[in-house]
Amino acid sequence: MVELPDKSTRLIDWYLEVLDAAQLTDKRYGVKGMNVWTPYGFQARRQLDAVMIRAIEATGSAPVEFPALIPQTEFQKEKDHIKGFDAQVYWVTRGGATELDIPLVLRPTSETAMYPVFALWVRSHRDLPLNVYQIVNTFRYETKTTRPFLRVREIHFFEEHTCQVDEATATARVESNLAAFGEMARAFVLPFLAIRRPEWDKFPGAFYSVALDIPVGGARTLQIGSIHHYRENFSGPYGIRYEAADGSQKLVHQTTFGLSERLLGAVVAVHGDQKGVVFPPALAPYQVVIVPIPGKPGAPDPAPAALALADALRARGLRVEVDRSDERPGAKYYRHELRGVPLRLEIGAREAAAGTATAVDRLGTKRLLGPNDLPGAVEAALADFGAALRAAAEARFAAAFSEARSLTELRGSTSVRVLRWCGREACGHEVETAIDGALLGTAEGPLPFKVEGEGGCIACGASEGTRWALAAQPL
RNA sequence: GGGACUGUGGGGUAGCUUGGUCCAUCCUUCGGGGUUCGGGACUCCGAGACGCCAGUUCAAAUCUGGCCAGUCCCA
Repeated sequence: MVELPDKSTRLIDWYLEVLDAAQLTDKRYGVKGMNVWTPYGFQARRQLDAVMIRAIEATGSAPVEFPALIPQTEFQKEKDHIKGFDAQVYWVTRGGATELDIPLVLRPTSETAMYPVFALWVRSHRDLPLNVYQIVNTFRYETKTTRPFLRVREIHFFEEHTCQVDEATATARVESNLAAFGEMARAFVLPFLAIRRPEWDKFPGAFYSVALDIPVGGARTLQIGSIHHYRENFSGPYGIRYEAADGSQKLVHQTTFGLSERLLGAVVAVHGDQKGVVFPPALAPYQVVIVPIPGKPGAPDPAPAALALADALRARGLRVEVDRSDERPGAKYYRHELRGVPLRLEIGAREAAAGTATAVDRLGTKRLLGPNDLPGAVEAALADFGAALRAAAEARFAAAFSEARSLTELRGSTSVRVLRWCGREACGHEVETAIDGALLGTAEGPLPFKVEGEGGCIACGASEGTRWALAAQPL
């Protein structure tokens, strides 16, 4: 019997317990920030990867895989980059008993692994654009408290790296990545905001960084991904240049796009409730669970009908489990709800005889399906669940923001704040002190709600060049 | 990076102050049997732990030190 902590008041406790109870991860491995992918968690991750792969490949990106170890000499070529990661890289300094002449870095991200090779691959404008991605594990020596999926030391990392002919094309790639992420977020049912980070918070080595943030209750936000424009910051040091059509030699402009299993944590945190995880259909390890209900001794066995329906649904491409374990139906309901299964079908003697199924989705909507085109009705019920989940998520998203017009208003914020900012760092830090959090940056797209007028900077009052910005307490 | 706290079966806990009553308590879980099965069943039998390494002592879950792991606060 599982009693989860109250999600609204104890989000982190709730999160840790629900991951454990739903068996999405096993955090008893014994190395800080490194957890075990359980069978159920791995299946969820596989769906996550599938969504990412489909969306990014649709934009003309090709999968590659680079080695995990990077020579110190390559790692150090871009100054800001190494400064940014210096404190959190793992070093490999010995092979057996032999000290290595050139120590190796266990990749915290793969710019410095890929770019020396990109310099070999890119020679002509005809080689461009170069759009490649990989999904690999990367390593960062986190000193803060680690949490499964949200902050780990071994990261399941999606990273796209591209080379473009010029700055404008690279900017267009950033836009294309944003659109691709929009596709992914639709599948995860995660309403998000694209926010251009302030100068002091951009990726080490980037020209600018666009973060993908979601609200997660109160003033808290979670960054679930990022897209960076590097301009020539890396292509210079790594010598990635090409011969243009006019015969001149030019440096490429680069972009990257990074995501991780943090998305899985975000899905759990955003959709989960007091009963446990709620998976959107695209991510659920199994989308439908069929529970046959035996009935009195001597009654007809509903198992054959359940198995036949499972086959019919699988033929339509659905992921289906039939739970024939030796438990009472109620116990099964609780367990599958805890694990976030979108749709449960109950088949007892009545349904088996009538060719129907009683369907209950994870939001509690109950109805009788069939007997006409039962598999089709199941698909429809699953689609309805997805729509209801989206409506609920979008309503919470819309309610997560509020405007702030003065620094004092920021104190004790209970929602993510939207405010006018002049762009100066000093003013930004005043905002951060007031909200006891971070100035996330300026919105890339439309704001999450309608705003009135365009007053001066919240900190200094200047009206010149102010823009809408967001402030929050990042998790 | 600096500080504080914590570590008992798979999970959660009692015991620790004042060493012996502890081959360690209770709930849950797990294995086997029986009766059950439309929202967390009952019953019988069984399994499973003092983070690691040293030290103090006649005697250590309990005291001391180091290490490992975890949590929280500060930079």
